[in-house]
Amino acid sequence: MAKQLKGVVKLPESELAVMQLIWEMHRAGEPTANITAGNLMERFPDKIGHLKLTTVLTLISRLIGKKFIRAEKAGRSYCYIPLVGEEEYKQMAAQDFVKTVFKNDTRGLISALVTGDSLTESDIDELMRMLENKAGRKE
Amino acid sequence: MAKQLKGVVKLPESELAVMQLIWEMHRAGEPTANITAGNLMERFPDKIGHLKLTTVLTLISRLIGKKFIRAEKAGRSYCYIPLVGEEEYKQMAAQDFVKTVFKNDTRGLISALVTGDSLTESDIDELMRMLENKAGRKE
DNA sequence: AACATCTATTGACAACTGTAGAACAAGTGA
DNA sequence: TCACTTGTTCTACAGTTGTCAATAGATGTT
Repeated sequence: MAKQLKGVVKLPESELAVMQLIWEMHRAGEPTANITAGNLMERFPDKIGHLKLTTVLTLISRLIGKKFIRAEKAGRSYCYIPLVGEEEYKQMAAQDFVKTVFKNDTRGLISALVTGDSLTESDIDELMRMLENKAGRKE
Repeated sequence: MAKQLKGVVKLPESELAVMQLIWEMHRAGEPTANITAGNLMERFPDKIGHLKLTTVLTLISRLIGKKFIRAEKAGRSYCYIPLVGEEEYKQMAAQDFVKTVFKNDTRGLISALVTGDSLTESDIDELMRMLENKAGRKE
């Protein structure tokens, strides 16, 4: 049986890595035309500098195939425009993760995250405010 | 370049599904000897009932290869014993997820989870207690 | 012993991932 | 115009994952 002809959800790590850079340049308000494969590599050597340009282009073409971005001719080359938003994706991915790994035990996951350290005082404050808010809105 | 010679981290979904059932039977205090492929299928038809026995056995053998479980001769067949704990795994997976998808923005992830609903009043209470505790222990 | 049952091991195969060489297309400076 | 540079597409290939069929091993049954 075929694996999944579904509406595409999770991106494999390497594609996600590239996608994140595209989102990042967009967020940074870069002129759309600047978002080319070469620029991505130049801008984020620490993230994808270890890959060959053709590799990055392969990943990009797979992202296009999955409808995560589209290419637009821009002068001598193409620039890439996100079709799926970063927040939207993260939200989906989080739901998927909590479902498959934590069997929908959202609380368990949050608890694991909190336990696993890495939260600052102000993160904690912020989260408590968020929870209070949520609790309030509920009843 | 090889993908990962690391200390084994993420399991693919199908293997994880089986692993979760093994953990579950253990947690339920089943006699170890009962944890056989056939029993797993019988016990959790909704989870892996759609797979053929050989498929489940393939997944099991991959889990053995990855050192997530070990097989022990038990009468006519084998039973499988977890070598990696469920909590331990979930903790790792959560760390990995927050890192790759949320670029270590733990707060962002928690916030996405909280926003994405599915938390009950008591979950919220519990989490707030947890955070308070965490905050307290910090200073 | 021979058979019916389970269980387990092997081999397979297609789709998906990670990574890249080769070849091609389109400007660019000489 | 022509070689050169840069960006793109094609092809490739090994390793992973999802699923099994075929086959072999072990046990209980007749």
